[in-house]
Amino acid sequence: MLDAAVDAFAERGFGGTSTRDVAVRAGRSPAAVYVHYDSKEALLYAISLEGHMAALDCLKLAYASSEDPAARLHAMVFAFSDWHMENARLARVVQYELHALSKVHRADIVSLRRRFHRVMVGAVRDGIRAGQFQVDDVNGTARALLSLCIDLVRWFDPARGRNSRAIAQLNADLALRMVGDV
Amino acid sequence: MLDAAVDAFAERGFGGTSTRDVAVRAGRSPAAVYVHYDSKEALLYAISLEGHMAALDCLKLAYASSEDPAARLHAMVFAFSDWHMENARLARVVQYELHALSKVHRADIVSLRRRFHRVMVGAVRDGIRAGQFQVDDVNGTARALLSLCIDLVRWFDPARGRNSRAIAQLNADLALRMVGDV
DNA sequence: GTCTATATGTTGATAGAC
DNA sequence: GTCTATCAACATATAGAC
Repeated sequence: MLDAAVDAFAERGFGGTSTRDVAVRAGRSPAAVYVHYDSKEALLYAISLEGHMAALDCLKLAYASSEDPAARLHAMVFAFSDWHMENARLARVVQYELHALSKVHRADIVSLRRRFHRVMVGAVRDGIRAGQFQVDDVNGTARALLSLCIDLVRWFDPARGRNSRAIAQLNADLALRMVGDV
Repeated sequence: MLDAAVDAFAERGFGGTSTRDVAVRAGRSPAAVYVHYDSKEALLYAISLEGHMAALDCLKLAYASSEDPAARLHAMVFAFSDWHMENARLARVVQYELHALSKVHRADIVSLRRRFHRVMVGAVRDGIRAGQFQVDDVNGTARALLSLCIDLVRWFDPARGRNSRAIAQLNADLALRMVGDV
């Protein structure tokens, strides 16, 4: 059911998807949605929460994968780019459907999202402290690094068989240039 | 009426917006929408077409603003970033609601979109030819440069009064690093 | 061109049988 | 938990008066 909703929301947007679309994709009756979820919005919240936690885990894991600032940042941008391509439909819902959440649920998710920024800022600061990165605007640069990864969900289509490894590799290489890695 | 639709689509998405929402925002009756547009989708197409042409003009103008590859690329990324912030709501509809267009209209817009890529590829090649840029993957790098600008529409909110000039400046500076400007 | 009124289908969500 | 059946509200779009 969750999978069906992810597919539908990613394809048509939350507003463009009916609970019937979701149910039909899951091979169930329209009423079956409401056995597990109180509302269409609750379904989106469940997806958004799961997706954000998975993406955050991915980013943190990459952060912890190395002690060297350059290798660390490279790993983070590679992994985060890769996650957005390997989980393209989920990632799209995660990144584009925040507006459809209730006020309370949105606040929850927004606070989760701040952590992505904090982790990336940490990685950039590590490199500056080690004398390896040359960055003036730490917050802005961290934002740009995340943008590079996140924007993949706008156009990347797994069905078109593009080489996601090569794209992740390029993004990671560009990231090191962006921080003035020396 | 177009303005009202841009606001509504940007805020709730195409699927999440009713023609009544649009009409009410424009201070008209629900039927008034159909005097000028055949359908809700035709309204989106008009917005999308106008938005894409304006954005493309902006990018081409910046391309023509300088002969020096570095200054040219800097101007392009600055202008394109700035456009996405100064026209945040329109830009959001332009970038996120392609999926809601009819097959024919979408094909129209997609062919327009290829031009953005071509212009950016041209700018990168100019710098390589002049010996100023060091880039292996021209297509991928051009894609990443556009990503940096486009992803602004996901989070930038004009109402929050952030310094859009500083953000455009940072993006432009990062762009020169990404192409290995020497 | 604008409106009111309305046709016709779809929507989110519920009731109650099995 | 799943279904069928259904409700009340809402959707897109049209008709016809002014």
